This record gives sequence, C-alpha cells and structure tokens, in this order.
Amino acid sequence: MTQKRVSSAASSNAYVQGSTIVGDGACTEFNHGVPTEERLEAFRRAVWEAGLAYARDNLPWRGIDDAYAVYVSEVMLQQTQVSRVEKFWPRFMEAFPTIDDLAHAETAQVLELWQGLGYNRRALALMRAACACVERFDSTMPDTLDDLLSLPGIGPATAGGILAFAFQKPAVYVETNVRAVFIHEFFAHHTEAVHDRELIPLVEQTCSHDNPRGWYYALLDWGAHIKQTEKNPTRRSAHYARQNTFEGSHRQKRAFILRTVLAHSGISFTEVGALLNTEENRMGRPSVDQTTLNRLVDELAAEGFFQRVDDALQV
DNA sequence: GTCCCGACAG
DNA sequence: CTGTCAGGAC
Repeated sequence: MTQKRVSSAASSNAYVQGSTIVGDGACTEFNHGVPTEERLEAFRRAVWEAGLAYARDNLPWRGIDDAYAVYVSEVMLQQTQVSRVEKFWPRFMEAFPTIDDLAHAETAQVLELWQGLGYNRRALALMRAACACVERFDSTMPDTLDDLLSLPGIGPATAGGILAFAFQKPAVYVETNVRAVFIHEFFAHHTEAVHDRELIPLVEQTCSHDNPRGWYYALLDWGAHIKQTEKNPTRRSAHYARQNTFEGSHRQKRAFILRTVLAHSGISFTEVGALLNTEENRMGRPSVDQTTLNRLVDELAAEGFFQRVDDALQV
C-alpha cells in the first residue's frame, strides 16, 4: 500500500501549497510556507490548555529528575502502550533502582522481568547501554544528544525524551503522539504521508524553553486524547507502519523459545524444538521444520539472548 | 482486525 | 528505504 500525498503539495514543503491550516478550524495565512508567529503562538496556548485538560500526571515516571529512571520509562514506552508500561516500570525500578544495579544484573533476571512487555531486544540494549554508561560516563546518564545517540537502543525519539523530561532541555522529541498533534493542527485532513522533515521545524519553533518537560507532557496527553476521539492523525505520517499478524508469526515463535529457555536454562536444542512443536500443534499450526528452528535459535543466540553450546541453550 | 510515548539491520 | 521485533487490550 503506497501512501501518496493527496494534496497538490508534492514538493518537500507541504504547508506551502495547501495553505489550509487546520487547527481550531481557523485558517491562517502562510508566510512563504512557514506558519506565522501568531499561528505558532495560538498553537502553544492550545497545547498548554489541552495538556491541562487531558493531563495524565498520575503516571509514575512523570515529574522525575532521575535520568536513568526516565530512560527506562522511555525505552519501555517504545511502541508500547502506557497501560502496559504502568505495570512494568515500577517493578523494574524496584529490582534495578540504579544504573549500576542494571549494569551488574544477570541477563536472565532482566529478561525475566521483561516477559510480557514485548520487544525483548530492548531489554538487552538497556543492559548494554547501562554498562556503557558505567564505563564511559561515570555511572550516569549523559545529557547531550550525541552521547545519548551513541548508546544502543537509543534513537532520536528516546534521546529527545530523556533530554526534555530528565534534563529540561528543549530537545526535538518526535514520536507518535507528538506527530498526532502536529499533523492534526498543521496539516489539512486530506494531506497524506507527512514526513518528519516537515514536522521537525515546527517542533523546534514551538518547544518551550522554560519548561520542555511540561511542554512535551502536554503534547503527549493531547495527542493521546486526539487518538481517542477521532481517527488517528498519525496514520497520515509517512512513518506510520502497520504490524504484521502476530498469530503464527516468526515473532511469536521467538518469544516462545526465549520464554522456554528462561524457564529451563541449559535445556537442549532438541527439547526446545519438541516443546515448540507441541505448542504449535496445540494451536492448530503445523510443526516447525528443523531448518527454521535452527535459524530461530541461532538468531536469538546471535542477538545475545542466550548461548548455544553444542546442544545446550544457556542464559 | 486495530493500536501502541521506535530502533536497528539489511 | 523496507522488514523485523511481543504482547495484550480493544
């Protein structure tokens, strides 16, 4: 399904042409493709107001200065709903209160705590990043974009989140809720495939320098509310991607294998295959052939989830 | 089926 | 740029 820009603005700066700004139903004049300062100021007021109206300030990781704690929450929230992270973050922080605790933790224990959260790779990256911070940054989280991006599992969004939430820096933080708000407010509803390139200048120009943390809380809360009340504007992002079906997928088998090895560390390759196929058959699916099983296990081992020594799989 | 406070390898 | 990754709520 190729997404194509529906509006006539095929050029890189979409908000030149459309000249239909949405947002509070008000159409404002553009000035050479850039929203006027009046428009931006009206937007800023709207964000603060919506942030107040739809605040989710009861989330346990909010209003926290500990950059490590913020970091853990941001990683957990990557492509994962708030409602799920609410249950995992407190447990994780209790088990590993400091970055040193995580850096010195057993991989098996971290993965065990991660089960049910999804995207297990994140847990490994989190541990590796913690080790890097202990070694390179004296057991603290770095507070610059470049240093954050140098850590595994931290991309532009997570780095921006840490800078804004933990360090109160006016960073560029673009994720699904932020996209939802900016697309909803600055791009006419028929505009498709809005690229982050078009959002980032707006994000930079509007971010509060007095209170970046509060600013992005407000954006997130407004974005979450917009998604509840109307069709998700993020679908009009060029970066919006649908998930493949999980049932019967490669991912589901990976998850099963990892859970099995965690529960029976040292289990043989053959036994894991038997358990997997029992499960597959129980769910009405065909057995997994040896080649595929081999590949799945090797991939997991290569990514560092466990070691494969001869026939034994050991976390 | 839909979505989720993305990162990374190829 | 595209495909992959996890899991449960709705």
